[in-house]
Amino acid sequence: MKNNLKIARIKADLTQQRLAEVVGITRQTVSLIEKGKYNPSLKLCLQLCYAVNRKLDEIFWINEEDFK
Amino acid sequence: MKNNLKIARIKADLTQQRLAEVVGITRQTVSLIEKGKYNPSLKLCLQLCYAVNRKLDEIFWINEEDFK
DNA sequence: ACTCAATGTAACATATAAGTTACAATTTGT
DNA sequence: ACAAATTGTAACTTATATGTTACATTGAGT
Repeated sequence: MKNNLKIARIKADLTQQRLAEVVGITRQTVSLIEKGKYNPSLKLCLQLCYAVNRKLDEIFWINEEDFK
Repeated sequence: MKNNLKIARIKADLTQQRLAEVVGITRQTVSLIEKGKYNPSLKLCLQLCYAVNRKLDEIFWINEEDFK
């Protein structure tokens, strides 16, 4: 699950810790999502988008091997 | 979790059953997502979009003020 | 009215997202 | 080089998305 969250977060001048607080999750979850190591829920994706002021398609996509 | 999946599915001329088969999930899961009764994973959202030939924001975006 | 395909929903089981705690590694500033 | 902030990640627990089976409801066609 590749994504642009890290870049958008940094542009929004937020640390993982701060983003996690805003969204109400843990820092570890932010880290794992940024690293593409898991598959967040739609609700969480939307909250992350609101926090970094982006839309879903700007942040999240799927690459071919994930479709397999 | 409100969304536009049902409309897009019908425009794509797919039944819930057929869409479920394409995406590799059960008919029941499609039904529950269309009814907004749960919170699908990002990967599933992307697969559903791919199947009905739409983008994430067209099907699953919710404005922050509507997000309760 | 009848039939059949399509859809809505339970109860329960399973897989996995996400939390908790903890510690290591990396980056940044001085 | 050092210290502090930030980030990566592991083991374990908990919450919930999704599957399975089953049955009820709705809608279109005859």
